[in-house]
Amino acid sequence: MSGPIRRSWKDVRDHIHRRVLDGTYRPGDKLPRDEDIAETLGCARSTVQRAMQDLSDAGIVERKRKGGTHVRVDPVSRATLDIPITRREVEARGATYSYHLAQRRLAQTPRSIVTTLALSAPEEMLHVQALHLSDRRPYIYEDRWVSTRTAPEILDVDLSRFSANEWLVRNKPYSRYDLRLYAIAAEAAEAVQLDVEQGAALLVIERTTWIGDLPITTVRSVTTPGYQLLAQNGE
Amino acid sequence: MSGPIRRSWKDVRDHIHRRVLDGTYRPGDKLPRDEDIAETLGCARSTVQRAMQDLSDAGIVERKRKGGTHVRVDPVSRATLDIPITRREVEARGATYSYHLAQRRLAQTPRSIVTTLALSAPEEMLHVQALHLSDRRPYIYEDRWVSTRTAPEILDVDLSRFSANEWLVRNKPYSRYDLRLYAIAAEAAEAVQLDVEQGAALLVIERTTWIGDLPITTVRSVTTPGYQLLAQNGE
DNA sequence: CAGTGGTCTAGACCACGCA
DNA sequence: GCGTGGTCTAGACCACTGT
Repeated sequence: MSGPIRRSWKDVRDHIHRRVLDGTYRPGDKLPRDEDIAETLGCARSTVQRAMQDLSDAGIVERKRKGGTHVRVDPVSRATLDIPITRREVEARGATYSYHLAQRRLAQTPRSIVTTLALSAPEEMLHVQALHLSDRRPYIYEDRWVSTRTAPEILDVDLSRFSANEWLVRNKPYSRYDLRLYAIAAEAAEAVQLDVEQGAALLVIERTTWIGDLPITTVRSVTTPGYQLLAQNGE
Repeated sequence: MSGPIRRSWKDVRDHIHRRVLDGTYRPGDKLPRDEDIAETLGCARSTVQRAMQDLSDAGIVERKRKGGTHVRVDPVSRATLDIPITRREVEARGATYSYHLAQRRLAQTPRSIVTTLALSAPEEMLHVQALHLSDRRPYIYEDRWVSTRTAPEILDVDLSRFSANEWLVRNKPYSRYDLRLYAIAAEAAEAVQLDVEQGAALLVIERTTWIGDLPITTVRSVTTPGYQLLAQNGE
């Protein structure tokens, strides 16, 4: 009669997913309780739980205690982006990586940074500007502010040799981050640093990290023309 | 003596994570077997398994059967991007969404699309160009190819009223996708469609989906100046 | 072949959040 | 309060993969 008994959590996941896609469950609909699904499919509740966890992570359903499981009203396409350390990224392509520190000084955070970091008032932080190069050609220009309250050790790091990012990634865990991607036309200063024409279209990656409520760092990375961010998923 | 006994999988995860961050376990190091960690921390193996799953998803460690668990050599920053349906995105901001179909015709795929979709040879597909508007102003211009072999039903959809994306997201599940983000300077055609100056810096989102080995669609969405993609995570 | 992670089960208790 | 998802446990077996 019915197909083979669903056993693995991936089977269960696919089974439910198919029902969502074929309209058995429509956006906003409530799904049966995990326990009922488990009984229907002949598996343990924890297997259904594992499947649901995946569907929830993938943005297919939303789960709430007491509220039950609902098909998400807004289907979203969820993509996972890996943002590697620039040095690794360059080296992985077989190119030679180099790095040039353009500026390093303590300064009051301008208003834009106060907003980005959700500070209550301007404060003194370490302002770093640096250029990453691939085969001696400009690759990414980064403009960074590091909180000397949250990460005072950064003051002892030799930033003329190692990028702040590399030190931070290895030594400062963060509990929350914020990523922002957009395009800009190169302004005079950026054009000079990256050796591109003024007005060139450049991809910008802005990244801010916090540990708890304490800001760690915010960085605006301006990439060179042709730079692409890739994400792949599935199968 | 020692701190409170680690109980929840998040505690276990944070415990291991801290050891990676403080250098107890260095990049490339092998971690103890799940069972040993479980015994050390006084919890069940499945709790360690759950914690490890999270660390693995986050790109902190790599796990292999028989090979054990190792700290990843390349720390990566992993971000999850949600790409909503454009209509929802516009409406969520309280703006009025509208949509204009600029072109819809069957055509042979050009070489670039053959490459993107990993086809063995050019074939006839549905080529759609459309403009999404927010409060009657251009918002995103999309150039899309849809496989009529994989999704023949698309030919019966009234694309002058609904965007192909919306129909596809709701009706064509995909098993694999590919995402590409970059910046371009607006060329003449795009500048006219989006009502921006030629050469303006625009963020492009390219997305391709497959079901198994069959290509479903590939779309190049050119956004208007100021458009940002956001990702947040943590806490 | 053997070691390690991956999954399943059955049952228990917890915690959130709606009524 | 009480229903539902979230987590934990102890044990069993499976499935990769390195040796």
